[in-house]
Amino acid sequence: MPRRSSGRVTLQDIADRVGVTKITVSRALREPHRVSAALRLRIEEAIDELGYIPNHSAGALASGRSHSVALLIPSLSNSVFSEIQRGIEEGLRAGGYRVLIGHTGYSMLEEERLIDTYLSYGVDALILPGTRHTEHALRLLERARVPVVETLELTDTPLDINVGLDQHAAGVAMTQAFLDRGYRRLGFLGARMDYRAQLRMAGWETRMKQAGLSTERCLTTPHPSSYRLGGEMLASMLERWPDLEGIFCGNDDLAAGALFECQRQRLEVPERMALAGFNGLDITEATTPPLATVVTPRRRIGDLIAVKLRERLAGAPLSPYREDVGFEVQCRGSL
Amino acid sequence: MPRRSSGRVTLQDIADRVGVTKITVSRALREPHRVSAALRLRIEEAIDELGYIPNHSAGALASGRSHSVALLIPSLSNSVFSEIQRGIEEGLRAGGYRVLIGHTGYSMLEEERLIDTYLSYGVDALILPGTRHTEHALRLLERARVPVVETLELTDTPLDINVGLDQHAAGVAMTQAFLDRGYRRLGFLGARMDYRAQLRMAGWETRMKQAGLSTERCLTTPHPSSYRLGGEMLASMLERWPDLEGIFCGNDDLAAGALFECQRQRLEVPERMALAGFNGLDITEATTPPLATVVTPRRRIGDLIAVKLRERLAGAPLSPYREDVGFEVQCRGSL
DNA sequence: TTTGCTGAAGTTACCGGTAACAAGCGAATA
DNA sequence: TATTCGCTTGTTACCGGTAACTTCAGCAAA
Repeated sequence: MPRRSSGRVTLQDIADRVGVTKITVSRALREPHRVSAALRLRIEEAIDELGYIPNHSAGALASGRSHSVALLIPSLSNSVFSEIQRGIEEGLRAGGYRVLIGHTGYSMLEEERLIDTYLSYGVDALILPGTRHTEHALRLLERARVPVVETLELTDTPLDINVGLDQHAAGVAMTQAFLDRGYRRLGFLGARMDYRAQLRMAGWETRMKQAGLSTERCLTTPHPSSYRLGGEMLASMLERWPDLEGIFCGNDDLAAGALFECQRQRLEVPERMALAGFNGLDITEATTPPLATVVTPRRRIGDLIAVKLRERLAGAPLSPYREDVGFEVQCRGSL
Repeated sequence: MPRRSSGRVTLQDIADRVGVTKITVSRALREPHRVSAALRLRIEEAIDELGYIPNHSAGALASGRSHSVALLIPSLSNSVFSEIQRGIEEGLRAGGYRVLIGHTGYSMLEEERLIDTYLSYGVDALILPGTRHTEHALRLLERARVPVVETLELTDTPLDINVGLDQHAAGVAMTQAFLDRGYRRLGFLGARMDYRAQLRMAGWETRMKQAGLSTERCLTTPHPSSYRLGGEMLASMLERWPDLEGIFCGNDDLAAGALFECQRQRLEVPERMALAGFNGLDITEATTPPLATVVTPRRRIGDLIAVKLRERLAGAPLSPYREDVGFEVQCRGSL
């Protein structure tokens, strides 16, 4: 009776049962073709019978590879990330990798903590939202010598792999759509105001100034975005600037909330008030009228990340890679 | 030069630097009070200087504890789960545990796979959505001898800890609210139709039959729920049963989609069509009119799970525990 | 002075796998 | 017939920590 064994079934138990050594059982699991068919069968039977579950920690420790990848996302309640996540997960699962999800709550400090945690889990790669990280996080990443993906935004100086879109340009493009339709007294509504939201707003400002229009009709809050907030903020703006003709909302939640508030106040959309959101969530197609928005190719981002990461994990050289997946302005009924 | 070392900084490196053995460094990290203050300080300096990151696999292997808990959720895009998740995460983090998230896509088979995976990761506990599991999953859980939480639903035969609410009773209660307001020709709209959705629908049927009313006005689909689907399904129902007075939707997404469709068709809500959803998501308060719904105490579920789990992990005996967190019918403007 | 105790650090063995190399053996080749 | 090759299985050492027990110094009590 060993002193400290956990009582669980181990490779050795299987090996004893079959009458081989544990390395052979290990092979039967990882490289089946290297074990004779008959033996493999007996091993599989024993595994089934005894209910063996591999100890991932032991395997990771011995091999130095964990076959898992960490995906950090800013928010679990924001469905923007779920499609990206799906693409990544499906793409990586096919390569035998598991995806571990962590959520940063839009905090760089929490991101840093998670990077630390997941590096100690020995993940084979890290996928991070955004391109800005704390000093300490950068040091951790550098030392870890592990593939890193930065996504959602674009940067000229990617750490490694960068797949995203130009948030500023998207802000400009949506503003352009307003201008094309003759709207002039435009406002901007933003919540949370993480770096990407700031870029979108900057895009709006840029285009407005370029057109010689005022950018004073602008309201932002550090609070998380929500439908309710969109409504409340629209109401505040209308009180302060009753002459508003249209509002570009930093994301779809706010835009939908704003639409609901317009309905409450019986303001015709888009005749009395034009609205647009950002991201192209499901809800923008469903409302009455449907909401104008900037559709981001989130599924494609996820797929691309998976492909690139698998290349890197399979041994492709570590040369920085940057891909702009673009965006699409869709005007729909609210603009 | 060792043959296979990973090149990363290890406890031994720190120990060498400070001039002690690695067990002392290990203690300085896990049980600081057992190491003299002066030495502790030097160790901390060395850790900082060399950039040591503990190897979680090695620790888990040696100690048999991973300090992590797996949380399986059916869907990442459904914000129903994000509040539960938040409660669990905050509650467990305080106890030094990390939460690993897996998503089942409402599939019992995928749940089984994830249970297997996370057991091989050596999680100290598992949190599962629902109370129904595959045979194989049950065997895995039994053998693992690890605390298990089943949530969202209630069961008379919990595996271990069960925190949830009576979905059938909630369906009955919402139906009752329709009846109280004089609606009689009621329909039910359901998507995905996982087990909990079925229970809610059964609640509707039960109450309707009890009142001697027809349950034929019922439309369900196995597809995932979405706003768009809610609108489409409402349109189908209206075509087939133009005399409909109200619809109980199996969840808030469908209800919101149905509301948008009513707006499109210029049907007054609730005068011409009463609507209700389920869960009490943010959006139900924001729409015009706000949507009636059954509010489920999701944050409380998460908090409770964390509390109970920490007790169990701290050594509380394994006696089955069951807690009904209840629900609240809120009628709001759409009913 | 001796004994016992306490706190701090060390020794040893072990967790459960995998890498790298070695060995055995029958079939194919020279 | 001897050599080589390929396939299968085994041996050994090691991954990076932690549990449990041991040692040792310093000090209080006897």
